[in-house]
Amino acid sequence: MSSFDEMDAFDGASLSARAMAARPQPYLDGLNPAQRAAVEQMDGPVLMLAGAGTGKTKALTARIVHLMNTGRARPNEILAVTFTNKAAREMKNRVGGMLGQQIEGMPWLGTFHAICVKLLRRHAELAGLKSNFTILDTDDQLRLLKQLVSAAGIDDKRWPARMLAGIIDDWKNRALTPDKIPAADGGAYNHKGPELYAQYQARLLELNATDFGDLLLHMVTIFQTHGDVLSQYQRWFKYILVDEYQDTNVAQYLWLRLLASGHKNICCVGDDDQSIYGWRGAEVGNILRFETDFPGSHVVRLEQNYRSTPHILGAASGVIEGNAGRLGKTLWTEETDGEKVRLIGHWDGEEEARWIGDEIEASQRGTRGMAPMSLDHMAILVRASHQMRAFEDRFLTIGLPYRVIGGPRFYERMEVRDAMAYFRVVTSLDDDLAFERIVNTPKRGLGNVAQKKIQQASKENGVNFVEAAQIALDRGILKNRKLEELVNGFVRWRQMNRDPRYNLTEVAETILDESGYIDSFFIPQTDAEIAKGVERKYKDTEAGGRLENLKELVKSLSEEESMQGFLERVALIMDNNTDNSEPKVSIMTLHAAKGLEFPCVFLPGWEDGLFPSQRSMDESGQKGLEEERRLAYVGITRAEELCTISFAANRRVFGQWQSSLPSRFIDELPQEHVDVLTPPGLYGGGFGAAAPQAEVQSNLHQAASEANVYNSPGWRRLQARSQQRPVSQPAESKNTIIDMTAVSSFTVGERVFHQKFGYGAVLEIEGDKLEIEFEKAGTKKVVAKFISGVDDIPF
DNA sequence: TTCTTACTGATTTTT
DNA sequence: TCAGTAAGAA
Repeated sequence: MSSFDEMDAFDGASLSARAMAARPQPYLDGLNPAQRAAVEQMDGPVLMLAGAGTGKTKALTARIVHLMNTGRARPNEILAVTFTNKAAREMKNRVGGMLGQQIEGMPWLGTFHAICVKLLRRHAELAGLKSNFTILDTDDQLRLLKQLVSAAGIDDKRWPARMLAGIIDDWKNRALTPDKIPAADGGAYNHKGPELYAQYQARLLELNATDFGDLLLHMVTIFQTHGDVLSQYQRWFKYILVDEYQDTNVAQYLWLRLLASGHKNICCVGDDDQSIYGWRGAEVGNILRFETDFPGSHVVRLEQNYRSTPHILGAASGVIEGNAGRLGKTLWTEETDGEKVRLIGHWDGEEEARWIGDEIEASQRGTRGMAPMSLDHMAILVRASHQMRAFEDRFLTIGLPYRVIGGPRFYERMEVRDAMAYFRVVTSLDDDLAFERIVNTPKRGLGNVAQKKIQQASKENGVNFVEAAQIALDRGILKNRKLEELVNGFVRWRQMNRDPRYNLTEVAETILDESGYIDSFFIPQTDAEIAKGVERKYKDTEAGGRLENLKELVKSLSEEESMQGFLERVALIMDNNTDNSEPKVSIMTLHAAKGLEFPCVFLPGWEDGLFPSQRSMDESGQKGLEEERRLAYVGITRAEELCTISFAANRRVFGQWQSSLPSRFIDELPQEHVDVLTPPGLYGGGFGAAAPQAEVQSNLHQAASEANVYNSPGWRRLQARSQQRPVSQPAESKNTIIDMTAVSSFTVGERVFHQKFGYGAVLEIEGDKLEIEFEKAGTKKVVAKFISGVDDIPF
């Protein structure tokens, strides 16, 4: 395409552009000079280097509005990509808000994956697919790979399928199709990796299916091999915007570069210092190379921070300066006040959790002249999810409401996936993977042997598994009443699904009920019990929650147009709805915290080996360490007002006591921004001269006296800096007070249920605290508030 | 086929 | 420690 075409196209729009330019531009008013520059530099490549808390979403949305408002592009000619649905949604809302009216929407604002699905459905045949292809979840993917691995006669024990899945994923992230695997990777997975990858891809095409990686990979391949298709989109997308550019992998990078290579109007927003997904294929190099990749680009730095106090910024900057090869930014703020970052060492992990719990309760009440702070404004950010446990245990016992962010997502839960597999077969009988998943769920007495027979019948007759099962039953190859019922069920449910007299909720309820899936969560009853109307009992502690999730799933169907549309949408949306019923402290990993902010942040577990993670350093060396350091930077910059870093000298790791040294990142915190707090147990306020440290610690704990943190150079450095200021120690923590006035509604011996620990019997009652012997979790003391009698568990 | 018991091995996870 | 799996028993 010649540049004249471009000119013509632009000339055609210029009249309206001039008219549009006269429109008011209130969205520019609230921008600082840097943000404004990023918005107004519309032509050519722009790299917006946006430090933490510098208002990049604001600038990004203003840019979109500006493009439309000046008539440069219509909403459907702007391609705006994000990584998460959440970010996409927020951007959509903010653009709508800025425009003041709801325009026809932006069809091409979404995640990489959502946009690729849309494109791939249009051009599926170019990838050997039909446009109604299904998107496999990770379970399906793994099941498929396991079949291939065992067919290849590989010992799944030495070479787990999970590992192969990881390798293939990695190749896809690097935009490598099976024919392009470099020789250096040939040895992967016992030299069978490339071959199995090819088989896997072939099998996916047979199934008319893709996995997540394919969505991008197929589109990159199509763009590379079909110039006509590519140029069509190059012309259509007049402007491209990319959020979190530092997190793009090779495939995404290629995809973007192909689309932008025509007009080169691409604006990438990101922060090299916040690149924390290298292990998932993200290439910091993409953002570092931007100016070389896109010659003539404008680089705009957003450095004014609107989030944190100067001390917090100073501490974060001090740490990140340890990294080499940064693009370099200096965050600053107009704020002048604020507390220093607090640093405290603890004896062990439990003490750390106890101390943080106490601090949270104190802040909630309001201490040291500070106003009371809502629990919603506090967060604990950990390196690895197993660290959450100590906090959950502690908060459960003191009755502090918390929420865990991240963790297993709603649509990844076993029961939700099972239910969806039923729905998938109902929508498409050809979905063999879905059928395979639920054919013996609930148990129908169909083991390996029976399933092999169905597969064989399928192959011989060239039909899907459902039909194959029917054939096998007809010919007496298989004898199984329950399988008959299932096959007949699918016929019935499909009719029901097509019948306009039924709504989706009814269809879904019928499927889950008639398939026996719901029943499988209850203990089977005898006829006599049913006759007497005895209430059904849950099979295990999880059953209640699982049924609750299914109810939620069915409910969400009521807003859907069709079952197919629902499945389509859900495959790409893996959101977790967090409940906001009451204020709660948030607990999450540092990774999950990216993009969030809280007035008060706790960063526990800053010990070498844990953070920075030993494994990360072993596997990726200097690169790994730098990514860990960026993680530290992300953590600190989440805090608005108060940031508390802590570490423990001893920690139970896999059941063994282990001592460790304070994180090397602690030494990188600039002294002038840090207050070193003295742990209450060690030098307790008012004890006078502290006892010799070695003695104190051996009194506290004997187990780990050999490797003594308190004699370590790291600790001594800390002491030298310490101002020995007494810790704000809450006068009393809740757990020591027993409210004897509270009349317990429970009786000793009563069977009760607890969200986390499951079923148990009350041993003792002390006011509002109960000592309970749990069937699975042992004996624990828990606040009565978290306990319910077995009969009033909500279904 | 399915339930039980012994063993192993263990970050981070936007879609 | 504990969850998730793999081989044995009913």
